[in-house]
Amino acid sequence: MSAVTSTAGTAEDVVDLVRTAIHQGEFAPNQRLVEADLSVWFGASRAAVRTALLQLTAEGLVERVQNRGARVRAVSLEEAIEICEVRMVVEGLCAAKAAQRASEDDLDGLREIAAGMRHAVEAGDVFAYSELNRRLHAAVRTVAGQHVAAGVLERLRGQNVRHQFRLALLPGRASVSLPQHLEIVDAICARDPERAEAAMRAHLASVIDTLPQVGSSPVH
Amino acid sequence: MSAVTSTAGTAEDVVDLVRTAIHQGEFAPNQRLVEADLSVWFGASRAAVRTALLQLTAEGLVERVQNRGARVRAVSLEEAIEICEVRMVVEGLCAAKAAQRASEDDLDGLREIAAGMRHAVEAGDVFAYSELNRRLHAAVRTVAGQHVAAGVLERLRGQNVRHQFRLALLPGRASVSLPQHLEIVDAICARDPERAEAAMRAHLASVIDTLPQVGSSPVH
DNA sequence: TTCGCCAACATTGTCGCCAATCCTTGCGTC
DNA sequence: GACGCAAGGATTGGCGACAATGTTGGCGAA
Repeated sequence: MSAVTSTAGTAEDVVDLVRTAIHQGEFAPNQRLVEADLSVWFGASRAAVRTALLQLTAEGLVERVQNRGARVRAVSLEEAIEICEVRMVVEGLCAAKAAQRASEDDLDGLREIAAGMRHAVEAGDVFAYSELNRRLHAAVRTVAGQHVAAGVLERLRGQNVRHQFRLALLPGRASVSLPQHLEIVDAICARDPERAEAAMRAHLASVIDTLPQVGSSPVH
Repeated sequence: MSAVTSTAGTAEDVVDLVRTAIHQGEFAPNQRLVEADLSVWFGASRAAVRTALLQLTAEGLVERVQNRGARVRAVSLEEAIEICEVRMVVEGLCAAKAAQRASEDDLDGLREIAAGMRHAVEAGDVFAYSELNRRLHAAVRTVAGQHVAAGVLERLRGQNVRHQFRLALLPGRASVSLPQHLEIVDAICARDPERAEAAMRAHLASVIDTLPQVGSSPVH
C-alpha cells in the first residue's frame, strides 16, 4: 500500500515500475492488476498500462486470461524447483563456456568476487553475500558469452527472485554455499569446463535441496 | 508475395498469422513489418497488429526498435548454434526426468515413435522422419513433466525452425541421427536418467556439429 | 426457501485520431 | 563536387471513447 505514485507517462517506464513493485512485494502474488487502477496509480494512460502488462506477461511475471484481467503470477514451490532445475543445466553450460573463453581479466574479476564472498561470510554480512552471489552468477553468464542462455536465465531469475531472496536469508545458508561458489570460481580459473559445469550443477542442486525448507509461506 | 489475405480481426489471430508466415518463409528475415501495411494486409486494426507485434517480440520472432518499427528477426548461424547448445542441456534435463517419471504407456509411445523412425529411414521418407523427430522431442518434453523447461524449449524452437528444417533436408542426415534417437529412447526405456541425458546431449552435439554445413545461405 | 433467469456493473478488447520521432530528399554553401 | 542543414514524408507512440464480454446482485417462480 506504500505510495508508489511516481508519475511516468511512457509504457516502458510502467513496465519497470510494475516489475520492481512485484519484485519488492508491493504487489502480492495473485493480486489483481486492474488496468484502470494502475492507470491512475502511475499517472499513465490505460494504453500504456495495457502495453506494460502485455510485456510483463511475456516475461512471465503476470498472468492474463481473456477478458478476465491480469494478476501477479504466483510461482509455486514446485515451479520454483523446476526453474532451479533449468537454471542448473543452463548455468552449468555457461560455467563450462566461461572456463573455455575467460580472459585473464575475467578470471581476476571472478577471483575478486570470490574473495569478497569470503569476507562477507566472515563478517556475517548476509546482504553483501547475497549481492555478491548475484554478481557471481551474472559474471559467469557474461564471461560465457552465451547470449541466448543469458536471456533465458534473466527471464527465469525474474520469476523467482522472491524465493531466491528468502533463500539467502536462511540462517547458515552462506556457509553451505560459500565452498560451492569457491569451487565454481576455482574450476573456471583452472579452465576446466567439465569441472566448472559439475561445480555449478552441484551448487544449484544444493539450492534445490534447500528450497523446500524455505517453503512457500508468505513473507509479509 | 503469396496472398495471405485471410482476414481475421482479433489480435490473437494476427499473432498466429504472422508467426506461421514467418515460419513458412512468407516473411523473409530482416523484412520490415510496417503496422499499417500488415493492418490492411490481414484486415485487422492497427492496434491489433501492434499488440501482435509486441507478443511476437516477446517470443523472439521479431525485433523492435524504438520509433523505428519492427522487422523479422534474423537468427545468425552463431545464434542458431547457441540455441542448440541451450537446447542440448535443457533437453538433456528433460530426457533424464523422462527416464525417471515415464509410465509404461509413455514408454510404449516412445517405442512407437522409434519404430516409425526406423521405417521412415528405410523408406527414405525425409518428411515423415522430420515429423517423427519433432514428435519424439515433444514426447520427451511431455513425459518429463517439466513445464518450465517445456516453455523454454518451445520458445527456442520457434526461433530456429528455419535452421531445423534445412537441417532435416541435408542428405544422409537421417542415417546419422537415427541411431542417436534410438539410443535416447532405449535409455529412457531402461529408466537410466544419466544415460538418457548423455544420449540427448550427444544427439544435439551432433546437430551442432552439422549446423555449419547447412550454413546461413538464404533459402529463397 | 432455493433455483434459475435477467439486468446492471465492472473490466477488458478494439478502433480511429493526433502528436512525437525518425528517415529521406532536396537545397544551399564551402 | 562534397558536406551540412532544413523541410517534407513516413511510421510509430499515445490517448480517449466505444463496443464486447464476464461477473455480480436482485427478482420472480417453483
